[in-house]
Amino acid sequence: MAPQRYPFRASEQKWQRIWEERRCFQTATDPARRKCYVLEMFPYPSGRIHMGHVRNYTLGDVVARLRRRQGYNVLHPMGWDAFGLPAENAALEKGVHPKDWTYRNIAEMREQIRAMGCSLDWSREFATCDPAYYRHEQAMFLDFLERGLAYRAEGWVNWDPVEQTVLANEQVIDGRGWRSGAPVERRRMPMWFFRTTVYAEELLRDLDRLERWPERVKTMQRNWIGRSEGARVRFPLAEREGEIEVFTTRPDTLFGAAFVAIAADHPLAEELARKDAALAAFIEECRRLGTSEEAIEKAEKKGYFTGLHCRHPLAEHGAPDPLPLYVANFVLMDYGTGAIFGCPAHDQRDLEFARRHGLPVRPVVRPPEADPAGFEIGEEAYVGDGIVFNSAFLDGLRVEEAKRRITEWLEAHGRGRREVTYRLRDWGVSRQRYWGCPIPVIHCPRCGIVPVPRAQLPVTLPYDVDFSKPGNPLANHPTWKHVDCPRCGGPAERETDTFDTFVESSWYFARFASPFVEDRPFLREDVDYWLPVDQYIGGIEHAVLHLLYARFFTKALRDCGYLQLDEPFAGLFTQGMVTHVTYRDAESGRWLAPEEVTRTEDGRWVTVEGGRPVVVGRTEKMSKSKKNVVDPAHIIESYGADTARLFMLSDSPPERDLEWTEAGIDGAWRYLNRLWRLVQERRELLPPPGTPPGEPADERERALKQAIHRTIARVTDELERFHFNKAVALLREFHNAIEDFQPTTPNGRALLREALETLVLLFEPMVPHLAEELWQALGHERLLAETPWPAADERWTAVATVRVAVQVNGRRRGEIELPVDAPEELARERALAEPRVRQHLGDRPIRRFIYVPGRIVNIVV
RNA sequence: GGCCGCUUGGCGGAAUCGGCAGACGCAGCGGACUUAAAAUCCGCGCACCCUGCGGGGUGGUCCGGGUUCGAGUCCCGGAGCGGCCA
Repeated sequence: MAPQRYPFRASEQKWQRIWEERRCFQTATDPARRKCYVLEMFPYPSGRIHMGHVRNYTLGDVVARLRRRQGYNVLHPMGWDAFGLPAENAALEKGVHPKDWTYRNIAEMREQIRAMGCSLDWSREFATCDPAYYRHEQAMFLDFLERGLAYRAEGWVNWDPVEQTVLANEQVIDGRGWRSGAPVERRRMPMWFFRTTVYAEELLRDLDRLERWPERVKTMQRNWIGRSEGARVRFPLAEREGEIEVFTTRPDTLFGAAFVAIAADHPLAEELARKDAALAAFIEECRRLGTSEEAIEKAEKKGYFTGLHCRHPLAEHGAPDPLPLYVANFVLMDYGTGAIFGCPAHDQRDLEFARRHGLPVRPVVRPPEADPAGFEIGEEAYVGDGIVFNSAFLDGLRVEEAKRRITEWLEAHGRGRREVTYRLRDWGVSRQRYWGCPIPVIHCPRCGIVPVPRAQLPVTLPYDVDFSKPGNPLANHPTWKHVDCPRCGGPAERETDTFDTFVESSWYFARFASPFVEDRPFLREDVDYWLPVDQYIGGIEHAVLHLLYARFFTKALRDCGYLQLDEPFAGLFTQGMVTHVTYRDAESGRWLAPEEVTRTEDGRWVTVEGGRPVVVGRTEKMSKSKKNVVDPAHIIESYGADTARLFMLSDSPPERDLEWTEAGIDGAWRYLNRLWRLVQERRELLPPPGTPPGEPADERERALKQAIHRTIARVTDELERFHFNKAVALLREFHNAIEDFQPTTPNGRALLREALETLVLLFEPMVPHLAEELWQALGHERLLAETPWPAADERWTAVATVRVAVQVNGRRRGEIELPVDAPEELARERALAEPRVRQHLGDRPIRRFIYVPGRIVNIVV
């Protein structure tokens, strides 16, 4: 017989064609059927898929195929997150138009994704850069504007003075523009914002209802929202009119105040700077520091004394008064009120500041066990719980109680009030870029900001743009922005900012439910049926921004009457990264790609060309800079999609990082051939399809029968719990059992058929092409993709007898066979009958006899 | 610095409720087939000790303690790694 290998190329093409011709995976709204919406985070069309995509879509496809065969009406779509900066970079670097570049990439990536054989409904595909998509986004924006959910205000941006453009945070490297290398300036300019903060409380509270979300993603979102309870306290200025409003989470330490500090951007600081050149210089310095909290934390705590003082609101009760007023680099304008009071004894930052400026350190909270007289603050501020002292009417109270009492006092005396603040800020959605969704407003010198009338939507991007000049091509366009004001008819200008691309990805999941309707973003009957997404799958890197924005958007759309939905994603799964070892040339230190290195016979790594020694480095996330990438298209070309899919699912639990190895892909490929041969070699033996085996004739048949049904039960369970690696292991175990089974009777052969069919039925979500091929080889005409998922027969999954280990003093000394529900007397009798157990017992008396039915016997002597 | 998570053979991992640690693989070793290689198939596979070669014993899940008849699993302390917030 000729060597038998699975002809994967022909097979995969054949089945992909058949699935497509039969429209197996196209879906329609059908309220009579239970639905399941499976969604992978849609890709940015960079031009080629990477291993992260392959992992993502494989995981999603397993769920989609399983649910479909379990009888759900499954929505499993694919589309393109098609706006974004790389397209503009391509325009600059290669002279290709962003639109052409994007659509070309989509065409290429679509073919690569198709080659994976996923059960996708391609009829619903769309790209977010299509006006047919973004016109609805513009309408949503107008609704947000009407409801006050969108507004225009000044915001800080990273400005590249050479490129004349705004940079994203990730484009600022060590304080310099990534392309120009020029030092980045912080600039204040008018921008559009979405009022995410009005939903801060709801976004926080609803996290508790997301039961099928990973706990750590919820924790990250809670941290990001950063709710803190405290008080707003008013400190009157001593030398002039006015007051400073301070937000604090520690009003209990008010009696320990040593100074008041305001942010560099605080209105008072800016006012004072107009008459004080040194202060102006200091403010400038603060701005260069950047806005990130990390930068502020690491920087030296600096302050500038304004010469002014504040009156302490508790001066009449003996609090330190007056307090010097500083401008400080560690106070942020957009958190709280942009002003703090400093309590050096109980805040490390304030302590460092106080030591530097020679301010008093007055402790007002001491640990419960500390002696009030001897308690002093050294290098470390005391931030723990304790007893309040040195604080007039708060003396003797615990911190929590003191907070409550002082807040009541402040409110009663009109000097402050209880307040909850959030770290979450409003979402700045303006980008000074071409390749994004235009923001549909017009600036009129007479009428101000005028929304584009809905009948004139969409505001489309002009195609003829010039990327050779610095700045936003939309703003530079000769005619595009010049329009008549819709209100007064006079000359006016279009808004040239476009949306942050996170806006498109904030509602695409809803459009997939209803992609065919044109005059509305979606039909209510479609979104009411399909939403929320039952299983959303993607990378942990989107744990905060994308997922938070999409949650915000859903609530905003709900309040604008678009949907009846609080949360977009009922279930979330975050997959691990795909990693690979790194290689470097030992001499030059240059990174080497996997195909540039090879292994010698004695196991050393050398370069393919020149045989120079290679250093094998850490295993890291695949990245171009480290050159440790493997192109999935090549893998699918040489091993087939099923091999890639099986490798993605074997061994590593999907939430953990997966190390890509050549050996691993070989192993997956070898296994597919084993599976193929298993069926091919036994095919001739089998009775025709639909021949049910009779009762098992002997122990071997009974064991196989049980293996069949236990495997069905356990694999189903593991797949539903996202334990794909365990499902694969169970199937391989089952495979081994089938291989060992040699049928000698017609009944045995019918049983063998049942076993092989079960194996193929259960493998289909993971390796769909091979499974279809084998299903056909087993004589079936119906598509496996349309064949119901098998059900386990409880008769065979039930365990009648079980082997139970017998321990003596916690050490395993024997094993006995018992009915699962055997009474203790029987267990005792059998256990004591075991020779090795008797030997270890000796003639010592039994102190305790522990019997856990079905589990263990432990005899303590 | 704070919070959270993780740590099991050479490697990835399994052990669902506190009950036989190492399922299933990868790499490796030995053998069969072959002129040879690849492919394939069979066998071995935590460490140490004993052995009459059937097997038996001891230790072992990052380290140290605890709870328990019994701990990879629970509790306390520590180390290392990772993540998020700083």
